[in-house]
Amino acid sequence: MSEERSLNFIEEIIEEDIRSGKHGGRVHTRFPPEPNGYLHIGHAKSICLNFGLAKKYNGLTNLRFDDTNPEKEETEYVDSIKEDVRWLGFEWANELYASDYFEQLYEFALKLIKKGRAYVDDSTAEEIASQKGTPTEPGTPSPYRDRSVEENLRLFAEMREGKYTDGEKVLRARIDLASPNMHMRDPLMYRIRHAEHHRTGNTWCIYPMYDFAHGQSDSIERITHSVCTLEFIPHRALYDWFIEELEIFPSRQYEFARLNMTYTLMSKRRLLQLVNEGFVNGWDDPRMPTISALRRRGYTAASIRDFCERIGVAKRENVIDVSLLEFCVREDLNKTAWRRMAVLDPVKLVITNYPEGQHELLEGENNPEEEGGGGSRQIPFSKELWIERDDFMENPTKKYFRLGPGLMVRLKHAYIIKCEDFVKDESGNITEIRCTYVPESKSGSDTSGIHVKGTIHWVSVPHAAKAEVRLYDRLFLSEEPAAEGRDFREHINPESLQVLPDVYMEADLARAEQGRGYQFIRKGYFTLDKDSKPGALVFNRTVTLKDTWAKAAKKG
RNA sequence: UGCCCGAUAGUAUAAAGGUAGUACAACUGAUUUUGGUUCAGUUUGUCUAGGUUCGAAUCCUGGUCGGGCAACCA
Repeated sequence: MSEERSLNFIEEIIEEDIRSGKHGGRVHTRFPPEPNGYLHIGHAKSICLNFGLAKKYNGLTNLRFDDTNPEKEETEYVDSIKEDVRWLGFEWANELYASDYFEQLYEFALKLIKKGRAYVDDSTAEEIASQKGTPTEPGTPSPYRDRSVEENLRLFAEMREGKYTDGEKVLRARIDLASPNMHMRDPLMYRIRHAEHHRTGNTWCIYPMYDFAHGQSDSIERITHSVCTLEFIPHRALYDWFIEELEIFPSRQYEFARLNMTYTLMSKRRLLQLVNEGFVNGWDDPRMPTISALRRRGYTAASIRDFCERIGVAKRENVIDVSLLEFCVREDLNKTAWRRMAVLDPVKLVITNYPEGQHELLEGENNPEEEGGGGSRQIPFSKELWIERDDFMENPTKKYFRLGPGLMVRLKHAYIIKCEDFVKDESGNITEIRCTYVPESKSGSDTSGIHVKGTIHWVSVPHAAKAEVRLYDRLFLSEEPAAEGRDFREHINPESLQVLPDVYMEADLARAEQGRGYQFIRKGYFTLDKDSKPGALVFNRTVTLKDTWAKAAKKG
């Protein structure tokens, strides 16, 4: 069937399950975010995995919000999560919430109490912690561990009724205080929280813990393959224990290694810190690794899906080189982005032998990668142009292919020019470059016979549109800003955002559409920012072009 | 010190006892009206010690190294 013979370990498990007829060959996964923050590229890996698995094996995927902690969860996050999953190109079978199951979960708890498998504990958090023992020493029983079923039933009902304050009592599973797996030492099932929940409001004052909600939710939804990250491995024994004791649908949990990426952070807690402490301007600041930030920056959904495909799925801890993500977006944008010219750091160039007041329209294809150039646009040309300041060198080095005194270069889509002279101000800055052009070298009908090594981009001075351009670089200077013993705040790149307020570009760009990628020739991929307004254009740089010249120049 | 997971080029990921391959990165060169793209090529790898086997990255045993686990978070 599958041509690409190599499967990841989860696909192998699923194919084996299908072969053996488990669940009648049915595959049903879920993506279970907690709505307490925005989704990041690490979640994209999980989304692509869960939805991708279901798609590949003709199954379904639920979107389930794991909302069992009313103090951290908000509707704003629910909305952003839905938007991000959709944008990535996935369709969920059902939109569900763990809070939908609160009543059912309560019934499950009752069942365990009646079986003598759960008890109400009056111990404080500190007492319970010390009762757990240590990895090498067994725990000790709580003095309340052997309450009667009747008493437990009454107390638990009273907990629900609101008779107790936060922390006064908890419901615990009665398992094994000597288990080498700490999670099996009578874990908490319910705690009291007199807090308003984003969906259930004040209906409840007791809330189930993750371990007493997640597996049961999977089971209620008849999830066949519950895929999560490595840190939940020790929870699996508990996951299975509850399912067995409750005698409910046997969902199974499988764990893979979460995504880590160089030069960024991947923990919601730290990302929240970046937002709250003002290191970035919100969750969708284009320097963030969140899906919303990547989208705003100009990353395409296709490129993120491709990235998730390429990084693979395994159990080994990994740190992916961010250059792979950049490669993926360049590869996608190279095929789809319209080429335009924009001069980021302008210096004036005057063509002395071009008639004053004359201008003409030249043609430039939208995308040379597309068949037939993907259509074209007209580019106004005139006597005065803006060119890039670093496309001129007063004393050019031997391998410099651009402009310098006496040197010739091609103006993209236009003519070959020769630098005759240049003007400097008192402080030695070049203020104007004076050239002559070769009339018979016009792009497309060049009869000059002249061959030049370099081609530069330009914008006609009287026709230029002006825009603000935001250049983004990695947020951190260190490959692993959150590595052990580090305060990531000390590794922030002070130059991660560079704002260019006055960039000249082709007037055509005034009609740029949001969500579309543009390649500013020789400069990189850009996209219109949401801050942009007619007459006050704002572009974000998605990623630079690969620049082997800059690399070579840096080396000397 | 208990339990659990893992270990293949710089980074990831394949090879289900039979030629260690692929991608990114790096480096050469060719092409190019983007120092982009494309194309061709190069460099670099099975943690370790034993064992089983005609044959081990793969199976077994010991070790080493890395990570996780003792929240009324998920």
